[in-house]
Amino acid sequence: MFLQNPSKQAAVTTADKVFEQLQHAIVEGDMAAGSKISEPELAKRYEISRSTLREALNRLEKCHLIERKANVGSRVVDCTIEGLLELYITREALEGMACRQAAINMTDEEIAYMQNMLAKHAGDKALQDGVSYYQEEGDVDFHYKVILGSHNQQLINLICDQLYHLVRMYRCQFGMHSPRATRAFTEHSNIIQAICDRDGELAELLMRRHIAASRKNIENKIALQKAAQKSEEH
Amino acid sequence: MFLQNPSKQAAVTTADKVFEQLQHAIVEGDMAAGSKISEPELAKRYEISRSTLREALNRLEKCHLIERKANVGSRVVDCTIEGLLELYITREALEGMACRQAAINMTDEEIAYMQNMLAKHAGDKALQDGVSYYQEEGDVDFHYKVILGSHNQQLINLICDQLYHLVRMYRCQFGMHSPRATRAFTEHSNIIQAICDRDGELAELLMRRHIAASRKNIENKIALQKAAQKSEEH
DNA sequence: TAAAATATAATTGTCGACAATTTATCTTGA
DNA sequence: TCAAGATAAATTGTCGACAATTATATTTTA
Repeated sequence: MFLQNPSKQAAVTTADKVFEQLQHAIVEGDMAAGSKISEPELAKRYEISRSTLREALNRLEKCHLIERKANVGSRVVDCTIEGLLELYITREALEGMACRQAAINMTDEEIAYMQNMLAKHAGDKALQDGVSYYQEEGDVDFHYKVILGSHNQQLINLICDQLYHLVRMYRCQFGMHSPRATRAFTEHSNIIQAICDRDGELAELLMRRHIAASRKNIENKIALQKAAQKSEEH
Repeated sequence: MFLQNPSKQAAVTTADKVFEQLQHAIVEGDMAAGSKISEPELAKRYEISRSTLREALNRLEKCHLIERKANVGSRVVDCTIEGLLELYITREALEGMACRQAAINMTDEEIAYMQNMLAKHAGDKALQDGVSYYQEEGDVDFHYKVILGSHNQQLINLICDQLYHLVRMYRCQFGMHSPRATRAFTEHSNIIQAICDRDGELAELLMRRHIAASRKNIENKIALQKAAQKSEEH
């Protein structure tokens, strides 16, 4: 199959499995953002030793889902507006470049595969209904595959193996399924077209605008919220 | 003092200290790139238990200096041309954006500090002699401080705490102190000027060109090498 | 009463040993 | 002689216990 992540290998060790479980728990908010992590408690809950738990915690730290301080302990990272905006800025830089590289390095087969995927999404009932499926699963999937298309292992590692868990966490915790679905679909189509035309410069530009649009969408919401708050005070 | 990395805290635990020692050993090539790491052997050499060694190894993995495979072990990452070029691409994306953010977020004091730093470098005897000091220490320092100037913790973490160890490794192993010193100084000056003018777009453009120039420099060298090799075969 | 100092409890860091898996060596058979 | 399989050695993963540090509760003192 095309555009699979080669660096992602099946979880064989128990530390791996616990890592995946904890990852889901954090992303979906079952472990509250910002909350303290008790090693003895978690180890008991998952019925493993503290050593293997710490191994799992190290992996969580690698993808920025927890933070550790020496002799003090770990906390689940917290979800702040500032953090979300910083994440968007970072994505704009990395995914923009990944998209440019994809226009250079993707094979014709991979491009055809992407076009097929989009066509399937276009016919998807969920999209026509404006339901959240496309926005949630499909969007992540689209971005994920473009990044893999860069054929740049460094970029793939940084984004797919590290940042994207945080991205999903913010999506879950902030309940982001805005009504940008159909618009996002159009933007995705244009991006693939630029890649198909092997126009790296345009591909990067479109991807950056696409991500920046989401960021500005959030910024506007925040601004409105603040304005409403202020008028309430008076 | 201005533009210090807040996330970098002193090494308190022994795992921290061993991590720093191993980091230096890898960056400077005392531990050969691509070589296998024997946990029992290293633990004995540093006179620590395997547990704390593994803690140190986890940190090395976080900054991409070693790679681990389950049930097999760790290897020092190897330095390949492809890896170096991928690193440049990634830096172009991240540092370009960091530079744009720096133009937005740096304080006037921080900008003045950078200008002072450059002025000091300008008067530096080493630079006038075209010696490597500026290229090695000064260049890393300049880029480092611009990134800190972005005031974006996500970018700072990714670049300063992760990528830059790899950057230094490649510099050491490939012995990179090309005669771009005076030219690099001019480019740095222009970047600071754009930041001073609060021109984020130009700042990003200049930083990307600055990094791309280094990459193309390498690519040219490689091309020449390959050509020479080919003519030798005939 | 409030603040500082002390004592206690809990948590994290480190250690050595055992289990599971992989790698190397040796044996066997065609 | 070479390949395949079995055996032995070495390496990594996991465990429970102890040491060092931090957080909490208690006592003391102004």
